[in-house]
Amino acid sequence: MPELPEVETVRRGLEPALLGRRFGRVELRRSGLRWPFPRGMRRRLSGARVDRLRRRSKYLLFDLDTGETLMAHLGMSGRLLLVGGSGRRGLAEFHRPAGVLPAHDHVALWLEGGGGVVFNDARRFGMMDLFPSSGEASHRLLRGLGPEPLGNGFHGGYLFGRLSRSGASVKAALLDQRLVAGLGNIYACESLWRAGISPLRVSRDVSAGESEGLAGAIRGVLREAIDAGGSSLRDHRRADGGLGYFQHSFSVYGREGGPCPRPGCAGSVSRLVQSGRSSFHCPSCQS
DNA sequence: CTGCACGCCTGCCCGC
DNA sequence: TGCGGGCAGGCGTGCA
Repeated sequence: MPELPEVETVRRGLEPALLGRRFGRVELRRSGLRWPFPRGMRRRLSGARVDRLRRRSKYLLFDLDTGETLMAHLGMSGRLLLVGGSGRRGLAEFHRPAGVLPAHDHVALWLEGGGGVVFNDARRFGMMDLFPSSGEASHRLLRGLGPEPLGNGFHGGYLFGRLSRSGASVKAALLDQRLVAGLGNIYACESLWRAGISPLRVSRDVSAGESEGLAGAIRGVLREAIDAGGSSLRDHRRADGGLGYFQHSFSVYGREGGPCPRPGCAGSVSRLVQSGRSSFHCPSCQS
């Protein structure tokens, strides 16, 4: 589910509740998610203080006072939820209706002094890792990532340079995390619509001017989505359990057959499949 | 090297 | 209602 805006929304929700706090009891209800949890994760987290909570691409990074960094990725359906309680009675102790233990609560990080964070992930495509903070630059999942789209390293000139060396479709290029980090299917579709570029265009045929427009569209749609708390289609929840609402602002994603919202465009939104993913676009105003 | 299909898992929605 | 099929926001692997 979650793309950059959803992960950033979760980060902003967790940050005030976690900074300066120490993990107490750590509950693991299974031995891993997409991959096994690292050796000794429970012991290495217990007693650790959270000094910083960062986001890189779609990864959340908790810098701990133990010199290690806890990494979490939400996969397609993962949630990190703040919960109340002391943790003494474990995951059954919740501010949730009727005391029912929700399915798919795989990890609970209880905090000293009360409250905690639960990792819930129905599809289990999410992951958690724990590694020495000094090794971040060489982490296998982080080292190849492209620039942050909202950072200084991402701009029209950079994008043009990368696109001009690629024979892939521009849609596939935007989903390539080595080119730019954090875009997923929704925001790739929305960005291309904003820029008026067809998802089928060959990357190397995108001009410098179009690249400038596309970079601006990417930044704009991501900023607006973050401001809206992300998009809640099915699974995304903020850390407090609330919904994002950027899904109401989609121009093309999931709107097949509907009118193109661009002023003066009489086209309608259509869907095509590229490398197995739906590309929603307007054939009239995206070329 | 690139680009693509596939698998991982469950839930949900649609049509019959 | 029940059931099968298709679909879903990600990402690493393996193959051509």
